[in-house]
This record gives sequence, structure tokens and C-alpha cells, in this order.
Amino acid sequence: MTGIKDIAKKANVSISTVSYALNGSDKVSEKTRDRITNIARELNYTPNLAGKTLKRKKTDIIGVYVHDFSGYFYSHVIGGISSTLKKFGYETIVCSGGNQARLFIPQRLVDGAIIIDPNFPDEDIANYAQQGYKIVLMWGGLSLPSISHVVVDNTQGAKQAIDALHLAGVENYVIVTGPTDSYDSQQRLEASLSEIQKFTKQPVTILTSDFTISGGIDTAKYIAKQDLKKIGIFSLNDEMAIGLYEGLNKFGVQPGRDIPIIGFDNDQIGQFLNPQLSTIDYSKKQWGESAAETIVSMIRDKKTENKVIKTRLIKKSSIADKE
Amino acid sequence: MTGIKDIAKKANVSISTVSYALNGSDKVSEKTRDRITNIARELNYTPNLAGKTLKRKKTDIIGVYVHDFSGYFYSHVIGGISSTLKKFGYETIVCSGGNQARLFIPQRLVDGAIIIDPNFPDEDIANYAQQGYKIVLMWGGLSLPSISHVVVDNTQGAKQAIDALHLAGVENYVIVTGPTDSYDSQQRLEASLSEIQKFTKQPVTILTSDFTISGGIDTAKYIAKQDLKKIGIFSLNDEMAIGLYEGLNKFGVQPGRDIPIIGFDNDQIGQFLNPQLSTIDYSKKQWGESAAETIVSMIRDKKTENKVIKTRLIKKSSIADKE
DNA sequence: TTGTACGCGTTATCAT
DNA sequence: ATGATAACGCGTACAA
Repeated sequence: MTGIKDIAKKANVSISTVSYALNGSDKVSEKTRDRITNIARELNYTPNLAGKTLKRKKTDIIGVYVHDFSGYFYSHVIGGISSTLKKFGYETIVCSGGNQARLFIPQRLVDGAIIIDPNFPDEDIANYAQQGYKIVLMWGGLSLPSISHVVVDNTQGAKQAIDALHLAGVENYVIVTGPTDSYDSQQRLEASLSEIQKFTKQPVTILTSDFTISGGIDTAKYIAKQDLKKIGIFSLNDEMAIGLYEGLNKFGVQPGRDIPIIGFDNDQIGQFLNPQLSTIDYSKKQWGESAAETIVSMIRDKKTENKVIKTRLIKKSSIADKE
Repeated sequence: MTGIKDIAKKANVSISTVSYALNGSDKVSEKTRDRITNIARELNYTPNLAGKTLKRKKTDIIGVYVHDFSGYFYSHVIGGISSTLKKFGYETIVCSGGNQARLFIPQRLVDGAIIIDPNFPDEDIANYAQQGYKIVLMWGGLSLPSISHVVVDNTQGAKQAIDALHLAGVENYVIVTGPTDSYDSQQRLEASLSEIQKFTKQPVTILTSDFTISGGIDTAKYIAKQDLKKIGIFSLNDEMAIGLYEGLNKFGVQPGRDIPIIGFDNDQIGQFLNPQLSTIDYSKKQWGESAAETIVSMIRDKKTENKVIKTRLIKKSSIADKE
């Protein structure tokens, strides 16, 4: 409630003097600066952000957009974003992609946005980007010259997964996908199919699921009734693989023992499964850090850039060594 | 970049007419309203939040403060907060408790704050609350008339945990605590000790840890060298219990089989352990919803309130039935 | 029904 | 070294 003019009144100076003193200008004597600083502290003064922003035309805040707060998946990504942005003098706020929160971008509450939520409408993104708002996307698909992308190397990851199954003696591949409109899912599937072609002419079983644990449980029944000989599963994310463990066990099939299985994302839960889930890993922290560096670069250097985060195979006992 | 006066110019009206038209006032004709609305859309107009806030003196944004984004633990709590706030017309932003983000409260970027982060300094909280800023704390300890509390019933939960161990035949209790300055930890410990006294005069083994998985792993060695007869473990949260599983196994001790064990929080990972971890559950969604209702009540009805979230025992195979 | 003018809190320019 | 004042974008009381 206490503003710059309250301080001015109490100190018997003008508001400009107060502003100078508080913002470290050298146009004011040490004595008055100290006096004003003390009064400001005494009155619990904090500059009102609205007034300040109106004048400065920037907030030094970056918005990170997630699909919904309940998903913990991206927490390490956001941790990486936040710590890096802090180094550059920006604060991070996390928003969910509701229509209201989206407006923070054109309302200029944020100086830039990092969008993780794949459901953030392409139309809005294109619209904002075209108007000059700074946007970094954490997924592919929408390609525009005025936005930046920082994405996981799905192609490399899918190849590593298929190669691992191949080395384990798999000849009949089962791929459990995410939602059909997911770019990650599409890209991983495509790369998988092209890699499989190098090894076999056998038809590939593609089961469409939804990237969730319960989706994996539901999908299990379609796998259980297959001929299990030389079969191997690539679950396009770990969550579904966790569901597959649970679902397949109900049918008396032991994933990881009867059937080699590998996931994608290196979800923490995978290491608590029995046998431990093999997976494709990438540094979520680094992913976030790169996104943060990119948004800062867009704001300060006014240039866009696209980065790809490398993946690596994590081989656990869910893929047995070929005897 | 396009403002209210750009629209006024293009529509050949004054800025007030534009404002009236856009804010649904009945002081303007339908025709002009439509015309102005169309022009606004055409120019991609979005009101600048700073200017708007300066006038309205509120943002309809509530800030949720977490310790750091990397911890996924509170995601369902935040989900509950966000969905409830939306019903009341508020947007949710999640901030980490760095010194800079804290200022959002006195800077009036947010109309109120829900603080989950236990490390948010008491001094700042007291200071803000005293100045009339609306604050809801998700933990106990700091008690002031001008702030509200929405907390988990640690006392009830601890009793349920100890009772479950008692029923399983435990006579020698081992309690693994969180950081000594954690209010949750203190409260759970205190209630546990008082409940244990009802059953036995035996000394209780208290091992101080830190609420993390690795803390649980480290603590295991102190338990492994104990005489395991009629011993039982109450880990004051699930994360440490997960670590205890891993750590104890290294010493050839099987938690949940050789030693009954129970945690607190109902972390998802517990159900993937073998045997499944018994725990104390509470609705994280409801916890968040209550906090949201409370902050709205503070803002609109100008009254504080304190709520307690009930707990319940979830008995899994980590506590065997007494034969 | 529409236009003019002021105020919100801050920063910055220009005088003094 | 300090003060008066304009400007930022918006909402609204008041005048026309």
C-alpha cells in the first residue's frame, strides 16, 4: 500500500529524488540516499510491479506453460529452466495452458514463454510469434521462422531402442504408441519403423495408446494374445511400459522375462519395477537449461535457434543379453 | 503492441467508447460495439496487464510457492488448487521461493499467496501478513491471526501408523524422521511417541534423516545392525521408506518381510515396491482445493480460517497380519 | 450515445 | 543535488 510518494512526503523530498535514491542513481547525495533508504525500509516499501512495468515495458519474468500441474513429469525440466533463467536475471513462473493464462503473453505479464504443453493451440502460438512475442517450443511439429525449438532427439532414441531389442534377438516388434496427434509419438514411431526395416521384413504390430499408465494396462491384452516367440516391445514412453508390466502380469506374461521390453524417458519408477525397465534417457535438466538459454537469446540478441537434446540407451534387465 | 488508442483511431471513436465496448458496458450501441470488437480482433488487441492492474488494483492471479520446481511431490496439490481457483475466476501461477519471486506478493503481482514451501522465511510471511497481504500456509508452526492454515492431520496419521505396527505385533519401534526443523516431522514424531507410550515402555529408536530417498538409503545401516526381533519401522515419509527398501536390501534385510514398515504420504512409487509399502494417505487434491477456497475467502470475505485434512491408513503387504 | 480528462505508481527528461 | 512534470495503457466519472 505504501508508495513512492508516501516516502517522498515523509522525507520532505520530491518523488524523483526518492526514485533516484532507490534505483542507485549517482545524482543524489549519500546522506539523502541513506535517509530515504531507511524510510523506505521502515515503511515496508516495495515498488508496485504494475507501475514499474508500465514504464519499463518489461517484467524480467518468463512464463513456462505446462499442460496441467498434476503431471510431475516435467519437474526436472522446469528445474533446469528456472536455475538457468535466474543466472540471467529472470524469474520463472509456471502456468497451465488454460485460455486465461495464455493471455499472459500478449498482456505482457511475461517477457517470453517456454511452452512444454503440446496442447497449446498452434493457432495462438503462430499468432503470438508473428506479433513478435518471444516463444520457445519444447516439441516439434509447428515450424515457424519466428519461434525457437528445443527438442529431444526422438529419432536417435528410437533407433537406440530398436537396436537394443534387435541385439536381444527380437524379430517381431510390437510398438505401443502415444496419442496419434502427439508429435513425439509420431516421430518415435516413424524412426522405429525405418530402423526395423533394416533388420527384418516381418510386419510390425502397432498398438495405439495414450502415454499413460492406465493406457498401458489396457493395451496389455492385445499383446498377451500374440504368439510370444521372438517378440519384443518398444513402449514409446515409460509410463505406458509401467502399465504394461501390470497388465501383462495379469495375463500370466512376465514382461522383461518372457518378452524384452524398453521404454522412453527414463522415468524414476522404471527402476523400481521387476525386472528393471530398460529405457531411453536424456538429460531433462539440460533440456530445460537449453530452453532457458534460447529464450534469453531471443530476447537479448533477437535471434531464434533450434537445439536437439541427445539421447542414450539405458540397458537394464528388462532386455536380456542374447545367449 | 497495439493499444486501446490504436483501435479508437481506426474506428474513429474515442478511447472511452472502445473501453466501454470491450468491457461490456451498456453505454454503447450494439452496432459500435460489434464494429469495435471486430477491429480489436483484427488488430490482435489484448489489454496490457500493467495498465489494467494499475487501475483495477488487482490481478485475479494467485501465486503458489513451492520450494523448488524439481520436486514433483506437490503436483496433485497444485492441481487441486488450480482447478478450484479457476472456478472462482482466478488464475494460478507457480513460483519457487527465491528472494525475487517472493516479492511478487508486496509488488501486487498476485492477489494472494498459497505457500507450500516450508523454507519460505517466517519473517517475510509475518511481515506480509501484517501489511494485509493474503496468505495461506500449507504447514503449521507459524501461527498468526492474519494468516490462514490448511494442514494435514499429522497427529491422526501418526497414530494410525503406530496402531498398524502395534497390531502387527511390533514392540520395538524405529522412527525415521525428516529434518529436525520440519514442522511435519516434529508433529508426526511427537504424536508417534505419545501413541507408542500407550503400548510399551521400551525405548524408541529415533533416527534423524531428511525426507529424501538417499537419506533413507543412508539410514538403513543403523537399522540393519539392530536386533530385528519384534522391530517395526515408521518412516515419517514415503520417500525415505523407498530409500530404506534399497538400503536394507544391501544388508540382506528384507523390509516388509523381516521388518514391518510403514510410510507417510502415499507416494505413487510405494505401490511398485515389493512388498508394497503401507502408508498414511490423505487427499492431496482436496488439500489443494481447501487451500484455494481459503485464499478466496480471505480476499472476498476478509476472514481467515484454519482447516485440517484427514488421513487414513493404507495397509499393504509391508505390514503382515499378526498370525 | 460519445468524448474529455484524470488517476493509478513508476521512471525519465528537463529545469532549477 | 533536487524538483516539477510528462509518459506508460487502461478504466471511469463527468460533461456534452
